[in-house]
Amino acid sequence: MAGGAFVLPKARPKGPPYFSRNQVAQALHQVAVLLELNGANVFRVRSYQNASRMLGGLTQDLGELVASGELFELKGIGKGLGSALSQAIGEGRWPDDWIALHTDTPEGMIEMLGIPGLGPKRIKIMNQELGVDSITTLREAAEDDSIAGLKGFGAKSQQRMLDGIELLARFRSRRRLDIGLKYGEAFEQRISKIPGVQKAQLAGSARRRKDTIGDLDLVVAVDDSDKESVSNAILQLPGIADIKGAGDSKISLILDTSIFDENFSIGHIDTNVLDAIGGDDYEQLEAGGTIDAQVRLVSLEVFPFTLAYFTGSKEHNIAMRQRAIDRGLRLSEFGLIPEKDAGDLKGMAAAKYSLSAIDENEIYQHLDLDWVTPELREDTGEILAAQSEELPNLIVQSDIRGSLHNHTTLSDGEASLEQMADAARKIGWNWLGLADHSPSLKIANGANAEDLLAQGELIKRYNSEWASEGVDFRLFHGVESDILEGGKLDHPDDILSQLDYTVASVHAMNKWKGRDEQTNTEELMRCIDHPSTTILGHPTGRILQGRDGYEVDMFAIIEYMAEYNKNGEMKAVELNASPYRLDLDWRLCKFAKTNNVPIIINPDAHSIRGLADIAYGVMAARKGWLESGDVLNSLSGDDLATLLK
DNA sequence: GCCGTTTTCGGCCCGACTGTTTTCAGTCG
Repeated sequence: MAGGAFVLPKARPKGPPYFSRNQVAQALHQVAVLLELNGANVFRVRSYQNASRMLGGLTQDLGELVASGELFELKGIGKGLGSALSQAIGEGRWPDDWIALHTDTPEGMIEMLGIPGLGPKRIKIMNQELGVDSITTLREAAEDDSIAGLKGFGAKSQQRMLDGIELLARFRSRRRLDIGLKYGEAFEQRISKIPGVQKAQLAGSARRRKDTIGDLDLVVAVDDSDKESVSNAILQLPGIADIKGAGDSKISLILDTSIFDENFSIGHIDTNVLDAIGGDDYEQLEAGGTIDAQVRLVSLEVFPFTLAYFTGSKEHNIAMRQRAIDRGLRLSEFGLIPEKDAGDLKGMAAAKYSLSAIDENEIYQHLDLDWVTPELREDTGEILAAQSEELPNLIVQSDIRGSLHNHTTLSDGEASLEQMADAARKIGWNWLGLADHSPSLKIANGANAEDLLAQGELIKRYNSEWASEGVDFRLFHGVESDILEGGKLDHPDDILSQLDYTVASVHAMNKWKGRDEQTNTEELMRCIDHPSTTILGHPTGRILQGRDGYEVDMFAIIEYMAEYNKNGEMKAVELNASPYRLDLDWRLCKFAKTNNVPIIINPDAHSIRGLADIAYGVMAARKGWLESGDVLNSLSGDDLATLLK
C-alpha cells in the first residue's frame, strides 16, 4: 500500500453503513498483518486475510448484508468476524482489540516486513529482545553486532538485513507490468538459447498480467544430465546483478538493465503527471532499478505441472489443490499424484506416480475443468466457471477497432490530428476519438472553446473526404474535460453539446486526495449526472508505483452509472490503458460488466507511439473477464456513431 | 478465526532454500 498510512479507516459522518467495502477490506488486511507481528496463530491470520479478499471482491451491498444478517452466511465469515463487522458497519466503531493492535504496534515494525528475508516472527523476537521497532533501530542493532548474538540468528542473517535495508532504500519492491514484461521476455529469450534447454517459459504474475510484478518466475525444462551445465550458463548470462541463491532446482537472482541488448527506455506519460509523482526521481527509479527473478529447472515431463504451479496465483493454487484432494489426488509443482500411490513420498520422489500431462490443459482436464487462461487464475470464480464450461471468451487485441481518449498538439500531445489519424489507420483501426485537455488544465495547454470547435470543423472535413473516397475510417470529436468544483464540467453546455462525446476526468489530485471517500464519490456522481458526460476517465487517478488514487467508492459509482444505462442513456467507464495507470482496476471490470456498464479501453495517447499502449489495456481487460461485447472498442464506426447520438 | 452430509474438535496447501542447527524454524512463493 504505497504511501498509505497504517491506520483504521475513519467512519463516514452519516450511517449506517459507516464503512464501505474497500474500507472494511483494508481494515481486515491491516489487522491480519498486525496479528502476524504479534505472534497470532497463522490460521487465524489467514481467516482475516481470506475475509479481506472475499469482501473486497464482493458485489452485494455490505450495508444490506449486515442489516439482513446475511453477512454471517458468507463463506469465511463466522461468529467472530461477523459480529465485529456488524458492529463496525452498523455503529461506526471498530472492535477494541483491532484499535489496540493499531495503537500498540510500532509503525516501523510494519515497514520492516518489506525487508527481504525478514518476516513477522523474527521481527517480533528482535523487538522483544532488543527493542528494535523501526528500520533505523534495526540498522543500529545490526551495525553494533547485537543481532548476530540472538538465538536462531547469526552473522549471515545480520548482514542480509543490512543488505535488505540498502535494497529497500534504493528500489521499490514491485515493477510496473510493462517493465516487468520487458525484463521477463528478455530473460526468457536468453535462457531459451542456452544449449540443453528444451523449453523456457515466463510464469508468475507476469504471465497472469497483473498490473505490477513482484518478481519474475521462469520455468525451464532440461534433462537431468544437462542440469548442471544449463544452471552454470544461466549464472553467466549478462544482466545478473546478484545471485541470491542457487540450489539444484532453483536459482534466485537479481536482474538489472544490462540484460537488454539495446538501450532500455520507459514509456511516456504526461509531463504534468510525472511532475506530481516525483518527476526525475520516478523516471530514474523505473528506467534503472532491478527486478528479482526465480528460475526453476525441471524435467520435460514435470514442466507443465511446474509451469501451472508457478503461474499461480497462490489463491488459485490452493483452490486447485483442494479440488485435487477431493478427488484423492495430491497436486504439487511435480505432478498430480494419487494419494494411495504417494504415501509418505514427497516432492520429486512421488512424481513418478503422477498422472501424465503433456500440457496445462491436461492437468485441468484431470480435475474435470476447462483450461483456465493464466490471466484469470486469481480464484475469483474461474474454477467454478471452468467446471461448468462457462469461462468467458476473452477479448483479444484484434477485436479493437478504435479508442476514444487521445491527445493531439491542440493540447499536450506530440502529434498532430493528421499524424494521429494516420497512425490509427496504419494499426488497422476503423475510428479514432480525439479528446484534448480542457482550459482549466493550464499545465497541459488545455484548449479554449474556439480552438476546440475549429478542431471539430477540421474533423468534419476529413470525415466527409474519407467517406467520399470509400475509406472505412473516421474521427470522433470529443474533449477530456477536467472535473471542477461540484462535479461541473469545464466548458459551457452549448459547447459540449456540439461534440460527439466528453471524457470527464479528475486532475486536481491534491484537492481530491485531501477529501474523504463519500465526498469524492458524491462529486463524481454529480459529474456523471451531467448530460454531456459520456465517459468517466481514469476513474481513481492512481499512478502505479507512483501515487495512490483518491478515495472513492467505485462500486457505488458503477452502480450509479448502471442506472443511466438501464434508462437508455449511455455512460461508460474508461479502462485507461497506459501502463502507468491501468485504471479502472481489473478487479472492477467484472463488476462493471455484470452491471451492464460499457467499458472503453483508452490508451490516453500523447503521441503516435502512445497508441500502442492499448495492448496493456487489453491485458487488463482480459484479466477483468471482459469479452469483446463488453467494450465500446469493438463497435463499428457506424454503431458507435449511433450510440453516441 | 473458520469450517463440517464419515467432523462442533482438529484440522487448515505444500515444498525449496537458507541459516541456524545436529533435526529444525523461518521465510518465500
